[in-house]
Amino acid sequence: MVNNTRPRLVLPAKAGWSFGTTLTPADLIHVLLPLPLAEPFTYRAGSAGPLAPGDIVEVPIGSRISLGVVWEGVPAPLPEKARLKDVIRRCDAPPIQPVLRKLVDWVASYTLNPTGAVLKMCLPEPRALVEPPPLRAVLRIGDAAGVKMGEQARHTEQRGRVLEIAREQPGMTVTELAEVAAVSQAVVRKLVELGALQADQVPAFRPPPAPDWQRAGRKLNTLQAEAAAALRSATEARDFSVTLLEGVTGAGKTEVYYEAVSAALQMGRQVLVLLPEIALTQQSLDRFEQRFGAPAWAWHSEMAEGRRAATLRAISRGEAKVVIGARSALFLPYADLGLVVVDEEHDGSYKQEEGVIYNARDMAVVRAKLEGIAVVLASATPSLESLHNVARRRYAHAVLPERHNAASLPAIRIIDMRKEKLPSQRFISAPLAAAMTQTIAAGEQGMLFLNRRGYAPLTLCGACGHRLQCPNCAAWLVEHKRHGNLQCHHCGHQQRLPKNCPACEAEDKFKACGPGVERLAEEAAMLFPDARLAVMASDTANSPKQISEMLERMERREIDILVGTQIVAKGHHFPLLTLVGVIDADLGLAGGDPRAAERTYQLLTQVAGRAGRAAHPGRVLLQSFDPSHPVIAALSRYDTAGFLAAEMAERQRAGMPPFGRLAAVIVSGPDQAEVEQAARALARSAPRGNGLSVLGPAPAPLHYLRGRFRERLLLKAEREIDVPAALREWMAKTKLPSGVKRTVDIDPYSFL
DNA sequence: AGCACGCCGACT
DNA sequence: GTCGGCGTGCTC
Repeated sequence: MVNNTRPRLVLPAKAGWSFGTTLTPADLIHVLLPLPLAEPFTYRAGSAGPLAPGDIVEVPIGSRISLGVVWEGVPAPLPEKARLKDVIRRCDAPPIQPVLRKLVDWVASYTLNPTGAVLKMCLPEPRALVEPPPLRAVLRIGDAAGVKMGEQARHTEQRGRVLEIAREQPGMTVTELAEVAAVSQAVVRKLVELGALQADQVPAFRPPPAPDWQRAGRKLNTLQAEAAAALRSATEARDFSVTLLEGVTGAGKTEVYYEAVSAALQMGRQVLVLLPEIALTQQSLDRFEQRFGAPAWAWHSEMAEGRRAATLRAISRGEAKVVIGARSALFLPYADLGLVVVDEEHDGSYKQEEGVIYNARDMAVVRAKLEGIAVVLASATPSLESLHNVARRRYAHAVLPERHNAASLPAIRIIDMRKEKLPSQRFISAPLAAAMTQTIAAGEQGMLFLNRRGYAPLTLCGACGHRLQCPNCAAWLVEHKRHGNLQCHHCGHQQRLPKNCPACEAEDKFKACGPGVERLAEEAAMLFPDARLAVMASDTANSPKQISEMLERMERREIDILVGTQIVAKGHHFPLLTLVGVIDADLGLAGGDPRAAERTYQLLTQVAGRAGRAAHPGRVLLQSFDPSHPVIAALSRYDTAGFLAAEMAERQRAGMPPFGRLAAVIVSGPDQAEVEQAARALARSAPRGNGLSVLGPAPAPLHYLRGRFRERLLLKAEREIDVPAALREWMAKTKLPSGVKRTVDIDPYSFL
């Protein structure tokens, strides 16, 4: 026998193997596990029964124990060798409701992912739903204080201070009390041990008071009130509906959809507000609290574990009335969801690009449909998909054409960079520099926008021209002076700037090429020596807290010029910001992505919207190397209608979304030849005709990523086609060699 | 996803 | 001779 010294988890004897037991169908239940498994597994209810679909249970799987959810349906017949095991127990948590179970099945089928992988998104902290909420110990003066102190322990200055503070401010934790009293935690712990302090277990999170739906919001103008009434009645209808709420920056979209939130709260139901980036949550939470007099619950991936668990519990028990969160909040087990708002619905960040690939905006509509509730899609620059759905009368449309407070739209001026004679490696044109100087002199604030992190996107050797590349990806390394290194923005690889060129050994000959925000800030510091500068990018500020700190500094006028990437483009309101300079407005237009024009138009409109609100008129200077490009030309005239019409016509001509459907299949693996061969084999078995065509294979735009070569095929289908079904049929035809993986991206947003 | 099993290189 | 590297495949 093998002498295996490794520790093994031994299951309790009665977790049970079944040998020849007679079972009736009623004893067998199907449990979906949060693992990448396509089908539920079959277990015996055992002593855990009776069990019903939706119940959360604990089951043995392999040598481990996992949570699972009792699922309906008859799964594939058990494999011969499968050994039935017993459910361990039913958990004391609200069952996963039928609507969410249907959503899980639907999303799995639509995205061609294993059902269990989708379930995993509903139970992000498996234990959170099941275990009692976290407690913490808070201290008060204990019974043994006073007399016994003299007998058992000496009275010291530190102890005296701790006791005094504990008497005046009971309810602090050990850590807090030690900090306030400026003593080590050991002092406090010893006092607890002596009985001078008494520890009480209290819930770590007190549930905040419920938002007050009756509180009056800001006074709405006629159009806003009209839109608000429409959203309110859509919410009260208790039926599925989608409303596209469109309005330029500052038109009051938030105040308007708050009326729908108020309606849902009045009905006693829960509300989910989705935001594209966690960066925006803090602002949104503050604003919500101002409006409703109580905080909403935040949900995003950066939350600490304890808070997450408490939030999940509150959501599943219906105690969290309003959740403001990133896309992952969509799959949570709400007890009684009554309304979903998708803010900035056009934003590409709603697309989850890893694991289960889905668009949270689209899945929000699916969930609303299954729930039979209203969904509001809000944007200043709606996606072509949503506008098309309005045109086809599938979505209602509420438009807020005016700027709140009658602040006029900023004037947009294009600077033709082909005519600007800038010295090498300088990026701020003379007109922009002049405008900035003027703005600062007037006591106002400016912004420089460049959608590129770091110092320089390319570093090359001045002697031989060698370009510093990521070892794992077909991408250049980006210098980050702030971190003192070079980074790959695709795989996270980091290294120091080498002393010698890896190709020609030349020493210290590296040259930075092109601008990033860090370099732009350096140039701005030179041009505007008296201005106070700040840089904001996802690597300088990525937690909601850091972001809101930066925004507060801006509001307090501690910053004259904010240099930033797209993180500064979204949703923030700066009353004194009157000049926005866009460096390299054409940046997103290269590369043949069919959505490039739409994305750039949306982003630049958002950026332009930062300039001039409240009483101060703003202006926007767009530096472009291609001023005649339709996107740039339309922006300069605020000709959104014209741009959209042209873009729609082009999409229709090409059969692209929203007129046709797309799915990308990425074949990847460490062996290039094997990957290419597998991709060609996949192409040979591709469906053609009947409204379907397949393009490719071609090297994916990043043909080498994280050590894997990537080939891409694109399935194009007419609108009526069931694309997931076609994909499933296609994928089933070809077996891939081991070492080669395929990933399906349905409705791809970015082609990288 | 974990985790065991399995088959090949450097060491107490 | 064993320890342990991570490729492959299974879990009701």
